[in-house]
Amino acid sequence: MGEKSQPVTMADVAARAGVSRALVSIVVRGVPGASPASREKVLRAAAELDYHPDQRARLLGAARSRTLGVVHDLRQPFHGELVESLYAAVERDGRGGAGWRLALEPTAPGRPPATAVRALLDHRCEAVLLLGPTSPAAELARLAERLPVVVLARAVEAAGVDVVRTDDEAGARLAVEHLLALGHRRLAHLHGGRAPGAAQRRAGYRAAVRAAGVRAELVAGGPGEADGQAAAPRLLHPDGPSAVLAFNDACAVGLLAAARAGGTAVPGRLSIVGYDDSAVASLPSVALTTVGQDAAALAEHAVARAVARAEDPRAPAAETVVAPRVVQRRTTAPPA
Amino acid sequence: MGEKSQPVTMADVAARAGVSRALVSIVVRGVPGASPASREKVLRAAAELDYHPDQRARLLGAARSRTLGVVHDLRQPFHGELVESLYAAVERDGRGGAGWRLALEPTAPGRPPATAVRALLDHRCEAVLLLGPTSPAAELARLAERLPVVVLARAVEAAGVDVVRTDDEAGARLAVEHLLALGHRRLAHLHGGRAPGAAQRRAGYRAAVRAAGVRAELVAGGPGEADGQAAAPRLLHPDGPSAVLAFNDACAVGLLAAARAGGTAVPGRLSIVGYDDSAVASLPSVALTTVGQDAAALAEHAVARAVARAEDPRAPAAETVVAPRVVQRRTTAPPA
DNA sequence: CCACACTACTAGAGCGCTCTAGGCCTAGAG
DNA sequence: CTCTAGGCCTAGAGCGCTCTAGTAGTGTGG
Repeated sequence: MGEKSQPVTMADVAARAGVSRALVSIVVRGVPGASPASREKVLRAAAELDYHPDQRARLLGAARSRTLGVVHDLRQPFHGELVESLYAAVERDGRGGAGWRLALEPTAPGRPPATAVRALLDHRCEAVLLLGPTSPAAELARLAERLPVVVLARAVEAAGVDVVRTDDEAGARLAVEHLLALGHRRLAHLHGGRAPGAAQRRAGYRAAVRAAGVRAELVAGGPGEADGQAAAPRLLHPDGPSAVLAFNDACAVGLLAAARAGGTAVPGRLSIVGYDDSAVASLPSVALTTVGQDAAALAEHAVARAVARAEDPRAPAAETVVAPRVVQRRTTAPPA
Repeated sequence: MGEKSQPVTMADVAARAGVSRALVSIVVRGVPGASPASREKVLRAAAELDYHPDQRARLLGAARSRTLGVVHDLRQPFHGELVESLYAAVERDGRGGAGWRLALEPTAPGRPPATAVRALLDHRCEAVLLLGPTSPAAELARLAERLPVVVLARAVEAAGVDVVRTDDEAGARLAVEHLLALGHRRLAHLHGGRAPGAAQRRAGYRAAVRAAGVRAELVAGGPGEADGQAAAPRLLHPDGPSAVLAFNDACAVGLLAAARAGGTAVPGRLSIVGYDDSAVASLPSVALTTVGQDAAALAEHAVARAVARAEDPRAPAAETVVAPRVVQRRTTAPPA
């Protein structure tokens, strides 16, 4: 119903304030070169006209876009958290001229990463952040020849690609230490086999139990609920462990369901620790103690790396490792 | 490491193909006005130079941006699904000149909807799609005076605002019909009190059970797991219903956990239907039969409405109601 | 043979900004 | 009094496209 009026441009503001367009530009960008008096005059005119600079023109006119492209997966809740933290990081960020913006491009079944990246390149962003990309390392390396690439939350080795990820080895170690602190002395790790990250988690677990000199076993699991369920018989016998570190939350939930169905009290008789702090873990009926990634720290580092490399194209790629933390809920307690 | 070369522009392609820039524009846009011969010549030159039009310039130069802004909540898995379907809808869309694009702007704690909408306006998109907005109706109406606004997945009454939502009354009715078809004759609805949508779901339930003439009760629940858990005593007695429709999935899961903990077989002794088809419902250890929204249909209608109103600003706002569907999993079965 | 229509193409003016180069003015130094 | 320095401001040339107007060239019918 309302009248959709012509959008007001910089020229309108300049006319109203009685100055040149260039001066309006100086004022709205907040750069030095205008007297306080005319600055105030321009800002008032802008406010009165409800002027808002056209991003398209701003981006085109400026030599640099100061835009970071983000490729994320809509189906992964953790990506949501990361994106959220990326916005926080980019808005807080003050170093090096400030004013970076984010451009989001999701992937999904039917929308491959290549499409998302293409869209970002077409918007001429200066660097891309890929969240848990599934693309082969060679493809990432190829992309990294065109612009700075930062991979988040996946351990890849690709030439020229920055990686910011969580230290899975430390995560497993922290989980073991949490269980030891509770008094557990008979531990087991329901490991993830060949799933991504599984090797590091196993290594962390092994190192931690060895250091503590406690009884510990390793049981084959996997990344799904079914894997946890299937492993139940090997863990739930009278002589079994008093605490289990599962490969991930799904696997832990499978084990948890089997344990409860079989009458094993959790955490009374068995403590269970998941990994990932996914949405399931925080459900009231699950309340799984788990190892969570520090989304804020990952985002902070990723933005810092992307900006640094965009500012200086000759800066070398680097790997940044962030420590995870144990999120204690209600599946761990001192042994009976 | 790699040489970040100057991006290639339309002029480069024109020079290589030996034609004018205007002709290159005609060819890359795919509009009529070029002979097959020069079309091919231009496309080859473009391919050889790996030319990709600069979106910023394209958007600035064109009279219309043909961009739909999307405001979504990163924490809501269903929004992810919707966005996914929006991409599918917009890419498939052929009517009216085609070629619409999406611009995503997420909301999150720390990033209010106003910020997201502002960003979209600054990009000069032609309409905005708001997913489950929490803003007051008056604010939506105000925004609708500036450009077409389509609200998805929330029932609001605001002047000039298009609404595309799921028919909650039909959803409850479908759930009851599913239970009746299984042979249940003693039903209950664990309703949502004053939660959004609860009234419609109650109405649908009432209408369906009345039409069938079966025994049915109404028990107060709520939107959380705790509400489902708390209602368990009133539902799990020997003379209780053989099937329950819960207000939503969380409520259903609470009841489910209480039932299983108390030794009530689900679905053997009691069938449970949730509502929303949220992520919990599809967990293997839950496998909740539930009423799901048709994200694809919602997205399709939303895009159609947004495009229609952007093409014709005088078109009146409308409300579109989409039928939900029952997603059968493993918490419903014929009564014992 | 000329008007006419139609197709294939080009010139060039925007789109709304940014940003460099330069003008004007007032001071302070020499 | 001249010279330079610096603060404030403006003109105007891009940025890389789109799109209108207009110029050939090619048939077609009268």
